[in-house]
Amino acid sequence: MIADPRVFDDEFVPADLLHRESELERLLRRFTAPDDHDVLISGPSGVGKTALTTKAAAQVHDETGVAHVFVNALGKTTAGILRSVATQLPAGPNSIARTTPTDKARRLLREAIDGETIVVLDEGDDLPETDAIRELRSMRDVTVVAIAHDGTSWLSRLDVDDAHPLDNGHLELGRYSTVELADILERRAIQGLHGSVVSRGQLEAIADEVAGVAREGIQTLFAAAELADERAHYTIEDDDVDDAYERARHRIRVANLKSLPFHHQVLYAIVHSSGGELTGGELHDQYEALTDVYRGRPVAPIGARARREKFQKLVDYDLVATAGETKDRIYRVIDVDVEPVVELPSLRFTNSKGPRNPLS
DNA sequence: ACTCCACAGGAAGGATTGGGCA
DNA sequence: TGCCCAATCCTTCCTGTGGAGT
Repeated sequence: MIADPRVFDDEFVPADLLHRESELERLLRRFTAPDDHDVLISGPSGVGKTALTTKAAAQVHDETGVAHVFVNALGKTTAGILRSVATQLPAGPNSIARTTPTDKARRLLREAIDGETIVVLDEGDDLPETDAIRELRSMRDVTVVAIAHDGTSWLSRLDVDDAHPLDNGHLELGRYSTVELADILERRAIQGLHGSVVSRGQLEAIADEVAGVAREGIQTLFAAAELADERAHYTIEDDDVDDAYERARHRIRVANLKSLPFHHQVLYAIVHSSGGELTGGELHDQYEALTDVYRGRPVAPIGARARREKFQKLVDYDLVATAGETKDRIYRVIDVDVEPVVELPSLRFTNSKGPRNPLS
């Protein structure tokens, strides 16, 4: 049933962006305007912010030769962003040390810029708390494209000199309507599935259920096709669609968990192994009893304050939810079927070859 | 109503890491 | 080789919040 699974990848950018034509045109006009080029693209998750920017940057490159660089700004400092941009440029260094002073990172970046360059700062919600926007905007030949969720709040946190031009170039993407997203899914089905195996009604049902979030809709369609295959259905049936939502969400969470560093993995494993729910106090007690997990690791256990910080990331990644305030707060795993990457010693199991090293 | 306690999260600063340079 | 310096990560300290006990 699945002809080309790449069509359902998050990174896949279709030849034409359905229902984003006017936004694409606006973006292209902005990039080729005589003066201000900088842009803020805002909107909820999964509405095509990154795809739109990728498409526009590629098109400008094809037509005018303007270079473009994509940086995931999530969690990066000013210096980290400058380093990341510089190392991605063809004329830039292969790597820049983490401890390189900002001044030098700035100089290396300036030297690496060879003509007009579009710098896209994806996952840029925290950018106003850094100087990255100002630094990049001060550089000749650089066009800044920041991608964030809440544009109004983002602009209000930015320095007024930078906020004004970005406000002028603010492009706000709303969620797709059910019909629009169903159109997009229909296009993906034609490209990625064999024959007409899914009905328009099913596509609209998916679009409605995921509330216009394209990423989730596309993953759900893919999961429905997989389920239909597994169940030896000739076409996608309604029960395949019904069961696909959870598989799609599960898959997104598994990918999120895998992308996180070791401390986060340990914390997730603790909440997961506790039956999926525990208080802050229990969390810290269990963490402190688990020093074995860090044996042979280059990283050492962290303090309670740092643990709280790590936990916020688990929440951001839709892996853990919190309920209640201060001492009543409960940490809960959202999907207990998302298995921890790290096995805790207490969960170590024995097979015929003896105990398995949980961290190997 | 008041005090105590436990926890979350902000701010400041220390320890570590690693490149630059004499 | 050893010192200096800057970035980063983490800890310590502190304040605010809210429930429990008196």
